[in-house]
Amino acid sequence: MSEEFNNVYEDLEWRNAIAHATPRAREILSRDKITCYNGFDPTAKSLHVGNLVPIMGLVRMQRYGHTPIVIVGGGTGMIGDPSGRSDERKLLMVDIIDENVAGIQQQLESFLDFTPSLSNPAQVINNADWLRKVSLIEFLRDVGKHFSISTMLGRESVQTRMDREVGISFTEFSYQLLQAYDFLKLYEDHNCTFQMGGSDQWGNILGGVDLVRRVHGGAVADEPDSANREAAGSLAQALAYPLITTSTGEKFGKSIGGAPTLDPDQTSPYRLYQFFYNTTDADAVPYLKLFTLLKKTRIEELERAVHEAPRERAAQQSLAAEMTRTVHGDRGLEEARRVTNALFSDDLRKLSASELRGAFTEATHGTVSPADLADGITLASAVTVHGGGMIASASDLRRLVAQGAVKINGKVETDPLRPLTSADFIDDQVMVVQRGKKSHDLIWLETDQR
RNA sequence: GCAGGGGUUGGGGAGUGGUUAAACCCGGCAGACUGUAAAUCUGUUGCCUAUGGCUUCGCAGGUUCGAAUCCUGCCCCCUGCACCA
Repeated sequence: MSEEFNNVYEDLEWRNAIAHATPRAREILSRDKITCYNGFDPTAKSLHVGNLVPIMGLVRMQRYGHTPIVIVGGGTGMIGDPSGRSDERKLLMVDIIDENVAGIQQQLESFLDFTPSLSNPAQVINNADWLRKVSLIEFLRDVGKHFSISTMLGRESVQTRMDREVGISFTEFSYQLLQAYDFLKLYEDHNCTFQMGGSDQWGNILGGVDLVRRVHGGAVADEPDSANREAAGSLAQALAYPLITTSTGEKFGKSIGGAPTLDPDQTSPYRLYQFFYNTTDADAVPYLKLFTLLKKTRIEELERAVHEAPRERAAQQSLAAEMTRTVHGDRGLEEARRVTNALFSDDLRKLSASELRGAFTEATHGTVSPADLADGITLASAVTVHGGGMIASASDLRRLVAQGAVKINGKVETDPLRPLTSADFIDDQVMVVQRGKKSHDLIWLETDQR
């Protein structure tokens, strides 16, 4: 597929996308065309930038001819993974989970190729299909039998929780069995032999690998060097991605209002573009490797650019453009660039009211009625009382104005108590409230016919 | 259940009758520099109709001119011991 690497493993390796892998993962990925899977938790109805590494992992697998399966955890989502959590997770309602599963499925379609006529079409499978149906007795006999309590108790995710006051419920404790069962099911029904996931999942992932090997390979935990063990060793493989952090050690994805999602209604293409555009120099190349499909030669070119002409920000621009295009398409990228140009030249009048509406899906929105205007509503009141939380309080606004941080429609504001007029609204419809350099919110003027 | 310790502004953590909207650190927000970066520096970080006023220190009540600071009751948390195994 690619002229640069012999197989996915090498590709992923070069991208620093492998934190752990089973011993024979490289060998098998380079020799066979396999079916692999990655699970996603349906805790929200949209995926977010933190999911990009696993998504791109599947995309790369598919490009090298392997068959990707996405498991959405409609069943496991009802239990909750204790990994990385200090508290018992609250259980989600079934219908919310199902809704989230549908949303995630749709988003994945812009990454993976689901065309059924392909030799390796991607597919989405909901583990609720079996988890909600399996009987307790059957589960305990077929799955539980293969797990040792002491191993399960040894898990770090379990340990940390047991050390705390809150403890861990049996329900969450069982999570590792359910995840392992997924792998077993996929192995049996879809000939899936390879699991991928984040390094925080590595323990759970190995649980699945082990289960498959025991059930189908006759491997026994107590005889690690037996012939059975050796034969079983080729049955199931796995790989884990590293936890992505910024160069300053923060968890990737942190930004105003949390991690940007891949849903244009929650995070506009503009915001996603900006998120990646603002990547610091030290992170730009690592991110290009992890998140984009750009070729090695191209990335190396950009790497040089970062060193030689950092102020051009060629790497950040490519990163932002690539990501915006893969998530939101050419039109999304187009929009993101147009809005960026207008906003960072303070020439907001270049944008129409409807463009602003599309550009700021995630911004705070407020509304003011013509009657309010007639009453001489002040800027402070519009922005706080009617602003839906864009600025916390009049005091806050006062401080920001004093620091010269507030712009209305691109012009620095000096008087927070001045009454508004219809001239403050672009196209007589919308006012852009800018707080600092990068944060924009909108106030709409309600039309008479509502 | 008994004995100790503790609950302070986003987090950590000072403060034990007035000069305390409450030190300090972190975090947040903004400004400067630069490259819409990082680092650094600066300002700011309860609310308001703002040279003043109001509301905050687990909850409720009380003492006092005056309380986060003292008293009473209640709630919650931690640490020992006991009970239970």
